[in-house]
Order: sequence, then structure tokens, then C-alpha cells
Amino acid sequence: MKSDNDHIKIDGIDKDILRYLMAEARKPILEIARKIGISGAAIHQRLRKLESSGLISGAKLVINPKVLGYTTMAYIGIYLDKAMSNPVAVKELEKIPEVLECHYTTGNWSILIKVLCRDNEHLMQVLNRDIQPIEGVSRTETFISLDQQIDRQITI
Amino acid sequence: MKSDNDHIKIDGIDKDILRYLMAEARKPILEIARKIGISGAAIHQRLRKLESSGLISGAKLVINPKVLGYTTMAYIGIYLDKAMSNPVAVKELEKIPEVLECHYTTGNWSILIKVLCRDNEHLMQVLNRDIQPIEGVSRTETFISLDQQIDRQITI
DNA sequence: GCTGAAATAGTAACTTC
DNA sequence: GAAGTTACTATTTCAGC
Repeated sequence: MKSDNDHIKIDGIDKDILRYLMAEARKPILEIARKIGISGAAIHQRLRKLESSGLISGAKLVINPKVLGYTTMAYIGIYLDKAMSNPVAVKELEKIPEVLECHYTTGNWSILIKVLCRDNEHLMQVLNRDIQPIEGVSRTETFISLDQQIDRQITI
Repeated sequence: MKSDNDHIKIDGIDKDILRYLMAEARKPILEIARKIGISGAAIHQRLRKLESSGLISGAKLVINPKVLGYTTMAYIGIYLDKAMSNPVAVKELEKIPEVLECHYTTGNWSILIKVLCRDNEHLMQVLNRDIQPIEGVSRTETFISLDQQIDRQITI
């Protein structure tokens, strides 16, 4: 039984399989099999092992929010009152669909969140109507991402 | 021909399909077909349409970096000298595999990046050996993510 | 959106080292 | 017994309707 923190051994073949699927999760496994030089069933067995080891945590369809009209991405640093517990604030943030990430951070803020909005007006609404009213939120600092220039996963 | 910024029409069935696949990109399409009540081929047609519209930009295998021993995630705000052009700095940041995201932001910094390291010592190395030496980088502010409490995509 | 044929994936039993 | 192949069934993909 492997816990989340055990390091596991993966060989070159595992790495090849992962690299292909990290870029294109629905790539035909037989195609990978032909390129690597082993059978499709063998790849499937390795994938099952990588899944049960916890290294593979899933596969997600990536969608382009711009096509839906969501063009404004921003990071917001949130200062919480000392009395306010982080988990309670996170529970409230979870209810806001525009909040995509939430980190409990060292440094100036208690919380750093990433939000995705249609435009600046929508962002202002989320700040004023959804975030500021949360109990314990004293102040926020907003950084709009004018352009996301790198977006990738860990390199295998 | 649709450009990246056109909004497209998607109906309830499209939304259902997207919701299933955004959570589990490798979920059998026939399984979704049975739940929604249309044929697998119909779903496939809709997926092709969604792909060519640009809404679906791909499918990625999600891996758990903790299993590989990467436990320290941090955001780093970077101040650039006025003379330094952003694209040149980004080109250098791209060469650092630990840099997962890079945003050109409004506010205090020129650039906000997200890095993933094995531990605090590794993070220190990346800062001192890889980031600080980049020409034009004058100062950095680091925020370690003690815990990522929300991580999701846009809600459809 | 459906149908049906060809390609591909997933599973299990068998083989080899 | 760990890793792979072969053989078999289910699913996906693609063309024609």
C-alpha cells in the first residue's frame, strides 16, 4: 500500500507514456504502443499501476474560456482579520464559481486566489458583491493578468 | 471560420458532455451516451464541433507531483528594470522547468510566476541560481503556498 | 441523429524470465 | 511474481444515410 508521499519508481517507458498522455490524454494507446515498441496491453497495465500509485490523478478536458467570453483573469491577495479562520473563508470562496484556485500562503496575505471573469466589470462585481462581503475579509489586492505566457505541468 | 474570440452557442447536451469530460477526460463516451440518452456517435459529432469551435483545446493527463517528491509550490512576483522587455525575460523563464505559469500583470510586479519545487531548499536554488541571474530582474517577492485549497476549471 | 463496418481500447488467460 | 504477448470483447471512430 502506497501513501500519497511515497516516491515511486518509474522507468523510461513509463516516462514516455506519461509524456504522451500529459500532452494529449485521449491519444490512441496503440499509437503510443507502436512508437515505444511494446503492446497496447502492456501500456494499459503500466497505466493501471501508475494510477494505483497515485501518480496519475485523473484526466481533464481542457477548455478555452475565451471562446465563452471569459477574458479577464486576475490574482487577488486577501487579508483576513486575525479572528477569522482560514477554512471558513475558503468555504465561502468555494461558492463563488469565478474562483478557480485558492492558496493558503506565507507572506503579506492570508489567502491568494485566482479568478476568471468575463471582463473588468464582471471582476469588479465579483470583488464587491462576492468577496468583500465575506466575514473576516478586511482588504484585497488585485493583479490582473494581461497575458498568460506560460502554462504547463511538471516536467517528467 | 471562427476566431478565438467568437462566442459560440452550446446547448444543454453540450454542457452535460463537457461537464462529464472535464472531470474525467477518458470516461467512455458510451457511458455518457447512456446517461444522457443519445447515441455515442451523436456525442462524438458534438465533440468534433466543440473542438473545431476552439472551445475544447485539448485533454491532459493530470499527475500528482507530490508522489514524485515535489511538495513546495510558490508564487513569485518579479520586478523588472524599466529597460528590460518582458518577452526576453519570459524566454529565460521558459527554460526553467520549475516555472509552471507566467503572467504579465498589472500592479506591483511586472511578472507573476508559479513554481513547483521539491522542497524549500530546491526553491531557494531556483530563486538564486535560475531567476535572480536573469538580466533585468531587480527584485523578487516569494509567497509559498502552504496548501492549495481550491483547484478547478471554469464552471459550465 | 442513426446505422454499420473498421480501428482501437480494455480485460483476462497464457507465456516467459 | 513481475512484465509482456496473444486472444477476445467492448468501445470508439468514421462513412454513408
